[in-house]
Amino acid sequence: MKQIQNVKNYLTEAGIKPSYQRIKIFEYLIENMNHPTVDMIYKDLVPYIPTLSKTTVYNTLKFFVDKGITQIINIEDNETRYDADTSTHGHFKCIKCGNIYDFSFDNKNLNIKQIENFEIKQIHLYIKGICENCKNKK
Amino acid sequence: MKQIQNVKNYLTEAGIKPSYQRIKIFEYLIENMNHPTVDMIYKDLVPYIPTLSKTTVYNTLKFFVDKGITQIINIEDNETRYDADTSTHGHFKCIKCGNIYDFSFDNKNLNIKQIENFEIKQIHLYIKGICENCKNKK
DNA sequence: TTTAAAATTGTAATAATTTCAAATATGAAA
DNA sequence: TTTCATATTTGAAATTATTACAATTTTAAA
Ligand SMILES: [Mn+2]
Ligand SMILES: [Mn+2]
Ligand SMILES: [Zn+2]
Ligand SMILES: [Zn+2]
Repeated sequence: MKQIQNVKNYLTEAGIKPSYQRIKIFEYLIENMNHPTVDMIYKDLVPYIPTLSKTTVYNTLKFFVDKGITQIINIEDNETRYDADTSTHGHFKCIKCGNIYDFSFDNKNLNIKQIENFEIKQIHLYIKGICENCKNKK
Repeated sequence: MKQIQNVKNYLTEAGIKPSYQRIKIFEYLIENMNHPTVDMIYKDLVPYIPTLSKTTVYNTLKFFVDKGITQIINIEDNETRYDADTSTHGHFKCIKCGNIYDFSFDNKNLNIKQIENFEIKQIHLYIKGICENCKNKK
């Protein structure tokens, strides 16, 4: 994903007033590209922002998604994850260690048949299996 | 997906004792390929099986998934859906009408670099957009 | 400084799912 | 066929994720 040099400017350009909480949450997303859940974000940030409310994390992420600077990753039911990289890319979840890996793919040669005349807005490709690390551990 | 002539046999072959509830729930899945939620299944079946418990629907679906005759569809956070077609195929959700369409795709030539040595168990491709029907309604 | 709007917060409400123990059904052995 | 162990189903309670909402705080313009 493209580098973001100044979070404050980046938020402003996206039409988001850069409040302290919003900056911290977005910084968290780009520093922790491991696709965190709301709970992970809240637990990690609240030591630094003692007044932080979990509702603010929910509100802020929803706002980010609406404004197009964050995408939701639904690779597993029970856990909604967030990704500041909104480009079309795939996610691999290792069923052993739980890590989620990004990967790129060509959506040109998917050769999709039945939905040719449909208007595509978002493509999500999720793959589950065993990562190289875990495979070698045996 | 391949035709299932006899649900009782199909369950048995999958290592599932074909109880009344299990047969009805699986029949529902193959008759309603619209990827229903637990709630849809429960609400539609309880008039015919008045003693049915929602816990049974949860238990049974989890069992089906473990035994490999049902897959979970996570195209939207907030709603876990189920699909008796366990073959690798894609799902398109229309953001206007909410319908979910099946489609096929080639997973051979995805050209994935980053996860070449990973062991792939499942591939889920989710696309969101506007279906042909809704596009023409304008 | 005053003031209105925007953002944040905390609590309560809602919804989805899981846990668990009791009740029921099933099927083999006696 | 009765008995008994096991598997399945059930319903209630507990847990977890998320949303609604009103009160408080912050922001920035007048
Ligand atoms: Mn990603
Ligand atoms: Mn399907
Ligand atoms: Zn792993
Ligand atoms: Zn539609």
